[in-house]
Amino acid sequence: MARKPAEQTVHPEAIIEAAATVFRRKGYHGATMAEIAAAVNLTAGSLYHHFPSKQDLLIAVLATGLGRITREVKMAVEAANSSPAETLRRIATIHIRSQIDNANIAAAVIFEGRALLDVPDVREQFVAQRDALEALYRQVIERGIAGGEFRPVDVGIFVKALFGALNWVSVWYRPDGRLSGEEIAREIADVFLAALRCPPDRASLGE
Amino acid sequence: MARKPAEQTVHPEAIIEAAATVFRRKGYHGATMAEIAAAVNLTAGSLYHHFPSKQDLLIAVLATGLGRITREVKMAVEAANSSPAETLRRIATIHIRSQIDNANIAAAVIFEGRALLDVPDVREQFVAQRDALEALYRQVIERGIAGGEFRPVDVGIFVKALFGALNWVSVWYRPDGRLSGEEIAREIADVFLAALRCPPDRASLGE
DNA sequence: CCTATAATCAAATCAGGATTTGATTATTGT
DNA sequence: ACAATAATCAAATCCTGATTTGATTATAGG
Repeated sequence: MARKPAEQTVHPEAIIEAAATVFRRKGYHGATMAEIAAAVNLTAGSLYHHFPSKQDLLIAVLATGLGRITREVKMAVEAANSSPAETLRRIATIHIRSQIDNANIAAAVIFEGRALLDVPDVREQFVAQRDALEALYRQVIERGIAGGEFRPVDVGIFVKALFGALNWVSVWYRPDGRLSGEEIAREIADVFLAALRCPPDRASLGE
Repeated sequence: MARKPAEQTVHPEAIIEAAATVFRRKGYHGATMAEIAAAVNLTAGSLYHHFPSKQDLLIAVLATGLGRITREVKMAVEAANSSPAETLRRIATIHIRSQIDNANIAAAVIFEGRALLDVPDVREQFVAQRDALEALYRQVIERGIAGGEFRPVDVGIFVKALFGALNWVSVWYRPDGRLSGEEIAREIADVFLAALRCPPDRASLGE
């Protein structure tokens, strides 16, 4: 009962996915190496042949998640020979699809990033990449405002609100839910695009 | 060096706040009783005179947070002799103010709720209260749609998006930030109210 | 076939941390 | 002032879980 035949060797990606799954359910500190290992049919000790530590496992999960979505969004923004509105709708859809297709890893990015707050090195890296993603959105909004297609909103706040709504999807989405990922993406995109086209209803501020 | 004079006895609220602070920084599993205790000048063992276990401490934190915000929002909804738009703006503002004034507890509600997923009893309670809060929002939106004041959105998705944006505030808000809580609340409320008044920009769905 | 390397496992290490225990001191009501 | 009660602390328990260690077996290259 030693090494499995080549067919069954575990790929790093499988371990990362397994780790993300356990992290999501238990949180970083609550997750055990044994549990992660079991998810890929290994023992705890064997994991150390693939990753040097639990912390590195988390780092890999976060890097994978942020890298994936940033790459996809970036591509869409740069390929954009389309209007800001179309671009925004497209990247929001990509964002949500990514959240849904990689729900475990996405949730880890959102919830477990802070577990690295004490490792300055890694934190910088993480925060930088997160900001880079945010900057992509910011850029699209600003382009739209400059071109007069969007009303002038507070870009900082707007993007935070948008991120909140998008990221939250990975928290509540269920594959067997009422709506498909595409439908969800459309509804949410509708909300934010409408907000960018219409003047605020300051009347509701009260008498 | 035994009991402190009455002046200095710790109130449960102080412990709850301290626990929330540590939970926020380290996560439930990452937090130690010693650390929480130290935050109120106690030793780990002494905490057990106030709360029977770490888990009960978390339960108290969550109950406090959810209870507070639900109470406030509920009051605003029921007192509403005002339009749905005004009501929505008001409760969103209350929600954000609550997130900001109780950032530690609010963050715990958002991030640590899942640590109780395995205690069925408590989970039901928690989920029920969370749903109750969501229902309040839902109710206001539905009223607005019925009255023709809002366009017909998918209420389920809309509320999730709104919650995502509102809850996210406790993640990124910094007291020394560029905008005040009121300004943030107004901007975010503007976004969602605009979305409820304006038809979606389906043109941006592409050619 | 033989050797180096990669992957595994079971079992040991070792530390940290929740919870208990037993003793001690304030406070309060009488 | 006395007894009961509340709050504390320091030190002991005890378990869990990350990481190490040593041995074992498969695979790949020569």
